[in-house]
Order: sequence, then structure tokens, then C-alpha cells
Amino acid sequence: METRIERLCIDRGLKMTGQRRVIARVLSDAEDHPDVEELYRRASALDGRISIATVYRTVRLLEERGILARRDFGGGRARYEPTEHGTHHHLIDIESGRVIEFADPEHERVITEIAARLGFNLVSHRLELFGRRIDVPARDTPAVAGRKAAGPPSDVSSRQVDP
Amino acid sequence: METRIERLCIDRGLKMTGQRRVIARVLSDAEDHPDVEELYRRASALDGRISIATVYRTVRLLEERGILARRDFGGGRARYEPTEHGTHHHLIDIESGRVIEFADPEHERVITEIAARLGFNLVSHRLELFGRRIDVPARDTPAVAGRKAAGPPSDVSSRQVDP
DNA sequence: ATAGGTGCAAAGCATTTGCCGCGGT
DNA sequence: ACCGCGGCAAATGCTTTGCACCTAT
Repeated sequence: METRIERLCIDRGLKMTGQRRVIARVLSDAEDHPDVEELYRRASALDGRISIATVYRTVRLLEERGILARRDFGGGRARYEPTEHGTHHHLIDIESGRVIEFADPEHERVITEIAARLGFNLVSHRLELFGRRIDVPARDTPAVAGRKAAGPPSDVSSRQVDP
Repeated sequence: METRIERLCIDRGLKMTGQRRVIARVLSDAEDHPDVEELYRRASALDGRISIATVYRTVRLLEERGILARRDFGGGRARYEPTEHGTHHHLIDIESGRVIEFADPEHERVITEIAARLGFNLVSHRLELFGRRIDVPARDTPAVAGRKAAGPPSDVSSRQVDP
């Protein structure tokens, strides 16, 4: 079946080779922010005749075509994510390394204003928060996926990721 | 004369060698965010018998000691600045590569709230704005940031910098 | 057919490190 | 004197590339 990323590649007239199809699938399925090494691992599991050089060339190409966004969360390797889900930023749990995505309109407004005051049109920006989970008293239920931070309902939308 | 950075080094009990004194001076004088190569260039101009390995070792040491902060504005090389002037962020002029510093209390408030809503205590954060000067009609366009490191990311106080 | 993609290994870069003589304290 | 420091070059770790072959279009 044709993946979302593959569709985008075809739309942009990219030659669809076997390797690219596999990488497109891996990217379409990814719920996290894998680095090249990890993409290579996942792609290899599906096909085996893909070289890491191709993964590098492909993510680079897709980034240039606006299909992928490169991120740098520290640690020396670039990480990638599809550019579909609207503007959002990342909060990194400094204890587990987990990455949580969020978007916040007020923040967008504030930085746009800051740029304007300084005499600039905001072209892009980068925001990363590093935090520590507020201690939730341990309970008999292990912290599995899907815990929702308690707190007032807000306009902060978030998506959980990264194992 | 004893520079500000040298003072900090002495206070923390670091052995003050000739090379470190020179590097401390260069850092104390810097109004911008030089990378290691640039620090090496400036230091060499003052002394000549400093190796780039020493510059690397020194900035690393000073960063561990909290005297310097490492920044990544894209372009693949780390840049450094003394950690004295309070919390601030950077706006990078995507056409000239110039870096403008600013601080904004409202922004601080917003991100603190975001973290809280997600159930985290904010430990640190990173914010970089990439913008284009308003008004100034585009002429030649010397692009700056190369590969590596994903491009983006009142009482706005700002400080100018970087040639 | 042919422009472009792929693998492999080598090259590139920024940064780190081993070894060993040298210099602060 | 002692231990850390600095120089040099080799080593790293991630990423890019040259070359020769292969394949979508």
C-alpha cells in the first residue's frame, strides 16, 4: 500500500526506487523522531539491501523538498520527523529523554511580536523546553502510555512520542 | 590587567596558564558569539603559541564550570558566549548571519506555563528566532547557515552583536 | 535510452584524545 | 616536586562523496 510520504515523493516527481519506498514507509510509520542510524535499522529490517549512505541521501533530499524536518535535540545526531502535523515544538524530559510535542498559539503570538519589535519578519524559529516531570505520587499502576498531565484545560495541544 | 573571565577562573581554582589567560581575555572582550575557530584566530593574534586543541579544551572546561554557554545557531560549529548577562535568546538575521540578543518576560511566563500544563518543571530551554529585516529592500543575498543543525527553531530588551 | 539512484569505501569536518614534555602552584 | 596543562598528530563520530554499476521512467 502507498504510504503518505511516498505519495508526497511522487507528487514532487521523485523517482521511486525500492529503497525510497521502504524509507518512506518507515518515516510514515514513525511516531517519534528517529535519527539516521535508527531509520537505517528500521529500513534494514524491512529490506536489508539498503545502505546507510542512501538513508542519509534520502533524508537530505526529503528535507530539501520540505517533506521532512531536521531536528537537533543534542547528542550530536540529527533527528527527523515528517512536516505534516502543524507547527509544534518539543519538550524533552531530561530524565528519560522522552520527547513530547506541543503547540501553543500564545507562544506563536509572543515571538512574532518580539521579532516585529526588533524590526524583523519571523521566518522560522526553534523552541525546545527541557524539564523534569513534576513528581506524581507513585501508585499501584505502573506509568504506562497515555498518562495525561493533570492541570487546567488549556489551548496547549500535545502529542506524546519517543520511547 | 586581569579580565573578568580570568577572575572567574581563579575563583574556581583553575590553574592560570599563559594560554588560558589569553583565551580568557579574548572571551572577556568578545561582544559576539565566536566559534572555536574564531577564538583560536583571535587568541593566536595575541599570543601565537596556542594550539586549537587548547582552545577546544578550554571552552569545554569553562562550559563545565558554568563560565561559558555553548550555542548552536546552525552551520555545524558550536559558538560560545560568557554566561553573565541574564537570560536572553537570539534572533538570527538569515541574510547576514548577524545575531541579536533579546529577553522577554512574557515569553518566559508563557513557556513556564506550557511546561506546567504538560506536567513538567521547566529546567532550561532554548529559543532561537530566524528572521529577515523588515523594510530593507533585498539586494545581494549572502545566505549563511549551511547544513547540519536544523534551521529553526513589550519590554523587549536587546543587545546587538556579531559582524 | 538515459538521467538519476545506489553501494561501498574513502574523504570531510568539527571535536576529542593519547602521548609526552613543560609549566604553575 | 607534582600534577595538571599544552602541543601535536592520530583517532572519533556523524555525514558527505567519488566512482562504477544499476534501474525507474
